[in-house]
Amino acid sequence: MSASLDYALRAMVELAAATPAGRPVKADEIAERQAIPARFLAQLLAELRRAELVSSGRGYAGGYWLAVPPERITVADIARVIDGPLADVHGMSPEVFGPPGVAAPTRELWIALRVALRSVLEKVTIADLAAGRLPPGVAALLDDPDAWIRRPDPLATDRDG
Amino acid sequence: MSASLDYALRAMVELAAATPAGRPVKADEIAERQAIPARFLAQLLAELRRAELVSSGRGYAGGYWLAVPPERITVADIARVIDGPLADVHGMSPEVFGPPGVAAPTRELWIALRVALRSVLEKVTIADLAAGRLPPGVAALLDDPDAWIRRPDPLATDRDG
DNA sequence: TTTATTTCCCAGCAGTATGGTAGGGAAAGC
DNA sequence: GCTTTCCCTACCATACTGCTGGGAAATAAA
Repeated sequence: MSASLDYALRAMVELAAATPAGRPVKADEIAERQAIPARFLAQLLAELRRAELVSSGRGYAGGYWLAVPPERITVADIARVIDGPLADVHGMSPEVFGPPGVAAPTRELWIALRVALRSVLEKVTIADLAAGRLPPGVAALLDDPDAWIRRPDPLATDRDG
Repeated sequence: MSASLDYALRAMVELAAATPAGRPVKADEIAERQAIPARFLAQLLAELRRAELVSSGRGYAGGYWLAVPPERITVADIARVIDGPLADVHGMSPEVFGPPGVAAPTRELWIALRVALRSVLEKVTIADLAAGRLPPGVAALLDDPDAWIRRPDPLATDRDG
């Protein structure tokens, strides 16, 4: 996932964790606490505001706050605002895309992949993250110790030396 | 997912579906049947060859064929060769990345997301796709009719008119 | 009413990735 | 020797990524 999405997500968690709830939090405050470039974060927050996930006020007591209760904002909502659709192929959604001939079943593959993505991103809310937990169905994915080890790179091509 | 991955995957399915099994298939033949730009496909096939997923031979009866039985090549293998690691954040794998402060639990989120991706991409083989089926666990994801409908775009920003 | 603070908006910008094209070899077979 | 086919490197246009800068507008304290 993109760096922008990571930044935006962490900023939203900061807003959800602010006390008292709904208090305006300054962009610079988030930027410092999360080690995010300040001006860049402001752009991301502006996108989130246009998508009506956060509200903002200027001036002395200004800042950003959640426009919606954190239990109702999922990671997928943020991802769609920042990165666009979850699982596009050739810039179209997978059910529109029709691969020719013998490769036709790859279409079902992309649909299934989108379901898998949704099963995580649409289940986890900002409130979950701010509370330091994941919903049971998602947390169960972490029980397998294999989840925590990365796969070896298949073969060092030109990509990474 | 990227256009390159889609092209490479479809090319691999063509190779797996070639009869008799193991017959060399010319790049131009694949390109025409799958409507892929020919010279671009050749580059992708070269990457797959360097990763030792396919073999090649030149000359009159030349072409490409699978270097490994199709049951042992998963979509994840191809994705890692063409697009690099499945779920990097800030160019590092999610278990290495440590978000600060209250956003620390986002790390577990990315790990869970990687598990979800693997649960599809590492389970589906080229042989499955060439046979026009998906393994049971993945095919089950398609039973929900919700899988086939796309989510509305959250709000039309500058991104897509 | 001035002034400090803070968001808002837009423009630009270097670096890199993406998707694709082109040219000139080099090996295998006829 | 000639065709066919893969091999390699470079190139190109566009777009995206991550980030910086210059204001202008709103809010509230002084």
